[in-house]
Amino acid sequence: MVTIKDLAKESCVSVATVSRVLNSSGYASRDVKRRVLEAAAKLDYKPNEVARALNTSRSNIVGVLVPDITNPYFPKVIRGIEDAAIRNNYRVIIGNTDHDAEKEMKYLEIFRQNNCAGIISATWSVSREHRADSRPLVLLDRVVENHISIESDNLKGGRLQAEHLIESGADKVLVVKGSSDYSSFNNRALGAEESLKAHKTGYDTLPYAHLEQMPDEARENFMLKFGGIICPNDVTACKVLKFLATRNIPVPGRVKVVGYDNLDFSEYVHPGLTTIEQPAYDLGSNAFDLLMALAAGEAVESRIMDVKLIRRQST
Amino acid sequence: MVTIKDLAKESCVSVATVSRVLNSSGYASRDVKRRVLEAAAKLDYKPNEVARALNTSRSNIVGVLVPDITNPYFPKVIRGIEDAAIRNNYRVIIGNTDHDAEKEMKYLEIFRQNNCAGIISATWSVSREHRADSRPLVLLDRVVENHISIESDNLKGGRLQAEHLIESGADKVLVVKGSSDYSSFNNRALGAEESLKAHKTGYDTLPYAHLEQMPDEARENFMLKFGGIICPNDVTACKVLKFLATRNIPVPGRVKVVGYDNLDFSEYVHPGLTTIEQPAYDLGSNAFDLLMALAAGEAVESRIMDVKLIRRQST
DNA sequence: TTGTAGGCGTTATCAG
DNA sequence: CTGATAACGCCTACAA
Repeated sequence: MVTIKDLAKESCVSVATVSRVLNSSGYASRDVKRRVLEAAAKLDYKPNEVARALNTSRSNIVGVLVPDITNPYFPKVIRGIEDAAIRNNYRVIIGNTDHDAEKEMKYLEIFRQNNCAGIISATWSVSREHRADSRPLVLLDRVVENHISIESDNLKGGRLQAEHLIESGADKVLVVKGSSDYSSFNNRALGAEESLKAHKTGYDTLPYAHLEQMPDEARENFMLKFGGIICPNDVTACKVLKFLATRNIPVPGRVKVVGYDNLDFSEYVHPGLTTIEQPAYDLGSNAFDLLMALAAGEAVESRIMDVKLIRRQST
Repeated sequence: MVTIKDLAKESCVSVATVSRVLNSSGYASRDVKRRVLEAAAKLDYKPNEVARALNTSRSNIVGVLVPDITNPYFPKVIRGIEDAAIRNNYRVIIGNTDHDAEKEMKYLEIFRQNNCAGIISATWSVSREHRADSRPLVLLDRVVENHISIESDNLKGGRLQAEHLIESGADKVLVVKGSSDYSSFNNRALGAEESLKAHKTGYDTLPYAHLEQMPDEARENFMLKFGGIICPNDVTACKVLKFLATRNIPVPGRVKVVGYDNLDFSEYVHPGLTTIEQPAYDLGSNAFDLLMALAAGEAVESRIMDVKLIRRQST
């Protein structure tokens, strides 16, 4: 491994000087600068990030917490973070928390042990545990008081879901809710319910967990009471479509279904899933930008990104 | 941050001793051991991994290279790696290479700069670039001479695809190939072709890229020459199904389609996709185990994992 | 403008 | 068994 010392020897200056020109901090004469830079190029010097992190007690690693990378919504978000990180010469360590507060704490500890520069979290109890820690934190898809967050416009998304169903002629609507631990799911349902009320359309709200527990027979009867079903995300919507198909209930003829996320595969299911597109990739890259701004001590504000309806065959 | 020094003070011994008992290397009297451990518990001491990595020139981070985490095959693999890593007190940094040798090199450099303990790579040119580097390396889904690798039994998978189609009565079969840069795709096609030949079933082989380029009309005519289509992976299979659906070609009535991977969503497309299941998660966790064995200097051998056919409605 | 020296938190090599 | 002390590679006062 070629170190700053080698460069010093090669260019006949002290390590301090080398460090200075490499970080363009402090003064250095034209000539010295040139010599050092040449030496660096010649020896193909790359600074050791570990040493730097130890010295400055701040690594160029950011920790990212997600419930489960296997959930098809997250890869795009993560890719967005990753790309932004690399552009800024940062690296990303991902932690899967499985909604488990203990795992979450463990990862926070790991991030600390690695002098991580900051944390982006799409998972729940962080805010509480994070109090003791002073590392910059950006919440993703989740808003908590006194924390910077970024999310898509879930209220609007919910409204779009409902309005579209109403326009398509659904008489009565079922709002399937995701876990109420997440503000994003709560807001989607809220937005939908608002619209439904405003349009005086009848509706019922049910957590997906309840729906899933019902025996097939009962579930079918229950669903048939509605002309439209609003799902909290595309994965749920696909499960609903699947169930409807196995029970031979025509979609969109008998029931219309609308999802949320616009995952890649949502256009491949049958029928093609009408859904709300949220900018997953941009959510990620923006989260990273926010984190950097925070870390730089800039005044930053939470951000909400726009969503839009994607019409397909399920409605 | 509480350091080894604080523990030393707290338990009235030297830092050297503290380090020894914490790493259970070297001797320490019962009493000293107790005191140090108690102090560590009391102060909630966590070793700084950066300092450790600098000192030992080996971090507990492993680098993972994938073409694109957004490709739905990889999240499971990565999750497998991640879980195994955490169990062993390691962390994972992921790099998306987009099949770009330059990005790949850049990540390799980054891994080096971080004193990474080893590398797991599911991408192509690594083996070449890696020669200069002595870090342990495990290749995933890709075999290269003189490197440890892990993959699923692609030959068998290809055979299963073909045999199933033959059994289902396909007269003539189209073998759609993935990028020939990947040994996994090559082997799948090879396995299929072997079977087809053995059963004296007519077939044609075509890279998916070619198929994609054909104008719709020509593509339809071309496809209609076959009773069965073998795809290199589920994503491709879904695209094929989609095309067939838009051209109103009945599946499996007119053409049967079989995929490869058994992605989560493959059961939600219409018709449900018959496919080959490969153990993505286990591939990942086994890759990590191999890497650790390599790093420990143990004699390890490349590994091939079993696959199986999943029957659904597309055949 | 440049060099010396101290320190980031650990581990490891010596003596004692 | 235990304690100084020197690294690991880099940055940064402080001197010169």
